[in-house]
Amino acid sequence: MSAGVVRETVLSTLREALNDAKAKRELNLTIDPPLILDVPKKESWGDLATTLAMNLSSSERRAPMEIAQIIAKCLLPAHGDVLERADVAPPGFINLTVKRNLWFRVLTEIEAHGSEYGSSSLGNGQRVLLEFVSANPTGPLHMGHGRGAAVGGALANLLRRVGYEVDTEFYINDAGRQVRLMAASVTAVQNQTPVPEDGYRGVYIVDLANRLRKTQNAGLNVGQIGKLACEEMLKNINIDLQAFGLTFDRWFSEQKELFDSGKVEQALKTLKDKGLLEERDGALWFKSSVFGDDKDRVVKKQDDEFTYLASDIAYHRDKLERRDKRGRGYDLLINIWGADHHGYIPRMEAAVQAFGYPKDRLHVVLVQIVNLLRGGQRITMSKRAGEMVTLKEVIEEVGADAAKFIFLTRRADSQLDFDLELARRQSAENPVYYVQYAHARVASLFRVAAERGVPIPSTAEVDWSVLDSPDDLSLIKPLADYPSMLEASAKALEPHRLTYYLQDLAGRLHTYYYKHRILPPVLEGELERHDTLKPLAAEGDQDRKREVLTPALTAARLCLFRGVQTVIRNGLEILGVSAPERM
RNA sequence: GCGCCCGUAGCUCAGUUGGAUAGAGCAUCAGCCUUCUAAGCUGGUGGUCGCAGGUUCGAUUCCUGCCGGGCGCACCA
Repeated sequence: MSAGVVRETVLSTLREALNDAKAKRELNLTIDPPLILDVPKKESWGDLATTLAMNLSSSERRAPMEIAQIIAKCLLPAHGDVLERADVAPPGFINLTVKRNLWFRVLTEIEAHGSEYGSSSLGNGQRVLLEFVSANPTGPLHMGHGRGAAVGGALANLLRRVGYEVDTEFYINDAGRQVRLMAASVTAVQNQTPVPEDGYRGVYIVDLANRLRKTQNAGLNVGQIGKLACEEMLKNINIDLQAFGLTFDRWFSEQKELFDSGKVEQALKTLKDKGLLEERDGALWFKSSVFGDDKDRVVKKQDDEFTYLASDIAYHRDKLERRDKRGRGYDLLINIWGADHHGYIPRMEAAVQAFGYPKDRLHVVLVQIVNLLRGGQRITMSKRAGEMVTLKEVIEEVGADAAKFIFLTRRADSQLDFDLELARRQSAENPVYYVQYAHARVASLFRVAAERGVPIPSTAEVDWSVLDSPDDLSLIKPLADYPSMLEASAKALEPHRLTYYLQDLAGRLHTYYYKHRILPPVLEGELERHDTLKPLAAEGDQDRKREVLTPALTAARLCLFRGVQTVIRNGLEILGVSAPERM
């Protein structure tokens, strides 16, 4: 049931209808067409739609409308328990209206699977290494890292949910120039000498210098000081990440696991053996242009130092190479990078291919910059002067939930305006609370139900026939769509789709809640008063038939709300956002 | 100059891999608390999907060329 009960059921019905049509020789069906069910743009057209007939028209050499008629004809009679109607609309759509009873099975499904609802086997247990944040240990995490962290965390949860085996990893860039620079900066502060021109500044360096005070005059060399400084910075980074609700499965040290282990040398040797390494102008070049990169890239400089690319080549090889070759054997690599690194992708893909893997074993998700605002005013940041708004400060001001959710309100690849004042505001303008409030509202409803002694039913004892309004279906349909939405979102590596989905679902719940009463009133006559007091401008019919709230209706609506609550909770969990019981 | 990303309502952005009469939030205007939580709901206004071609039954989506914005083009990371 990876795409959800309704879709799976309709799909198999559709499949049978096609077989039927083929058996009766009404269609040739020389090829297996992919069966895709869309949600029609207009609700009145039906519940699900397929463009199958239009896609078949060229291979069948017939008009789409004719094919649609044939399929619709085969679809209906034999499967009256699944479909209510199968309509054909020009230029060849087949609109399907599902039997009402089928929808309610979604609620049974949700009840049965609970926090697992939405899971699927799309990933087939493939092992994924998701590498993200990977901030240089030379400074605190800032907003950009926060966005990467939010996207990465959500992506990890999302991929796990649809059947991938995911390991998350923080790559520690602890070898090379910038670490030496940090050591020099720290030492300079300690000795009250000027910080090097391109060194690091800011309060955190002073702070770091003080914490490392005991190392002063201890006769340590630059490398040792750098190592200690890195460790300190990583400690802080880890604390910030934990405050953000994120833990990594592994922290991978460039120095230790790539250089000290000799894997950089080995990787380069392999490239050399394959003739993909070349000495030119006193430097060593990786012939990445063989695999479509613009030009070749230096891996070892004239001064005998390795470039960043050298260790990155070794790193990606280590992730991909099977265990019997001393690698880790991941099926799929996903890296989350700042968008300003996009020019780096072709050479990384070249590296992957150089070791004999197809380039689609590596996916790079680019995350655009975050513009920090306060009340609509841009907050300017200068990295040079060390004036950065840190992730830590933002979490302290707006909370991890709001920060994460807002980071995920746009696709990763587009720039994001993050308004601190808006993020802190606890109102409708803040989408986090909008969604969380829907969850809390249902929780509250169940609390009140318990207090009043209203029985909490399970789906097995509910008479669904009382849920006979369009409003019921407008709440159930998105629940049925949840699994396929997750799959699509995972396939595209786009967790923001889930954010949009949740906002829509929460909105539907709020609407329903205002339109319909769930629990019986405490006082005699309260319900009548309630109804007369609420003009329904939307419907425009003041003489709308007053609902009679029977115990059966209460039971059914409670189950419906329980289903919505479960899906909101499951979705928020993937985003890494809490689902509060009360607000 | 070359490469990548983007251009959709006043603003910020979605748009289910090419489908039907293009959506949401904010802003704005007009309403709704004697309620199971107003952190909420209802309605209105608002569009040449940057422009011009092309591909086909059909294009916001794919291709080409312009215009406009962002980023990258290191023996930096």
